[in-house]
Amino acid sequence: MSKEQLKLSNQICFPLYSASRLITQAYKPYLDELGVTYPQYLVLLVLWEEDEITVNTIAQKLILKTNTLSPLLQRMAHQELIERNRSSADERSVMIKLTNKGKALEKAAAAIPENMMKSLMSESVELADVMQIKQLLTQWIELLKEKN
Amino acid sequence: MSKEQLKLSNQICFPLYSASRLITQAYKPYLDELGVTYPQYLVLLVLWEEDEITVNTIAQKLILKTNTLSPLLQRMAHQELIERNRSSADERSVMIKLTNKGKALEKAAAAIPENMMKSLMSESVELADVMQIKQLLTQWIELLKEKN
DNA sequence: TACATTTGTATCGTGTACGATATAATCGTA
DNA sequence: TACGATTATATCGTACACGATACAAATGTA
Repeated sequence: MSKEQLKLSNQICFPLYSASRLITQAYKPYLDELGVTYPQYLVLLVLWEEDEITVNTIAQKLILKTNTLSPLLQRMAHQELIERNRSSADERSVMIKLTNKGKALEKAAAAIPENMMKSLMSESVELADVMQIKQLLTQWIELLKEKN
Repeated sequence: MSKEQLKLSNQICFPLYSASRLITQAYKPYLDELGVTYPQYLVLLVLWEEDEITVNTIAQKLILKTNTLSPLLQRMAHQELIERNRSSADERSVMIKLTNKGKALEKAAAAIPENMMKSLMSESVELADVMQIKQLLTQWIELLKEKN
């Protein structure tokens, strides 16, 4: 019984872990053109929706720890995609703001979602499947977020 | 249109990326007891199914590059969970073999899958959902593996 | 208003991931 | 049988990811 459950093929986590890495790899050619990594792209997605937010807000939206974001944002600032400024209202907070260069990348990124969907689809994996995975995972994430 | 698609909530990759990390985190308390990390646990799952295999075979099963596995396996050898020996048949290959300590961990790990399933389930996420995600992701992984 | 507690970031250490590169062993083929 | 191509692994450099810790600013409260 438990012997059977220890088989790799019976683990739910493993497909999740592998699919996540493989899809990140699939993004790479597109993101290389923008000169950003996948986690950096996620930060840009957040900022394109809402600019001038704190490190903490980005961390919450991406479900990442701030100690992961701090060096990542430093690299992005170094690339002049964003600016980092202490908030005057609360000196502990650091406000993240897109530069013109960072804003301009949004146009260049416009085609990525559609291109990715095309290359992620096939006869065996249809749009409806993907939408369902997305919906279930989103519920699951809410559950997992509560647990820590 | 493309503006809408660039919203974080409309990305399929992001739930996958977050769920993967959150579930790895959920494993941590159990794996801490064994003294291994999540990728190291995956290597153990492979070796408990089939012992004495090459680095390359492990890499294929886990869909990882050998340059990721090399240092990981070195750390596991250092912990005396595995032994690394050049194959006599092909001096280029390195055979990975469980030590008695590595074999003994299987018993200690026996309860993990069931415990994890319990803590990953809820009213909003049922076993049937999880099985379906797993099945779809497995198909998807096959597709993604072909593409590189 | 002092002062312990909390909050927001950053730094450090460890462990993945992976592209690029190196190197030795093996294979293919002229 | 030489010798260029391929294969298996390792090393290096860069970038996450996170626990532990540090520290300054803000908050709560006696």
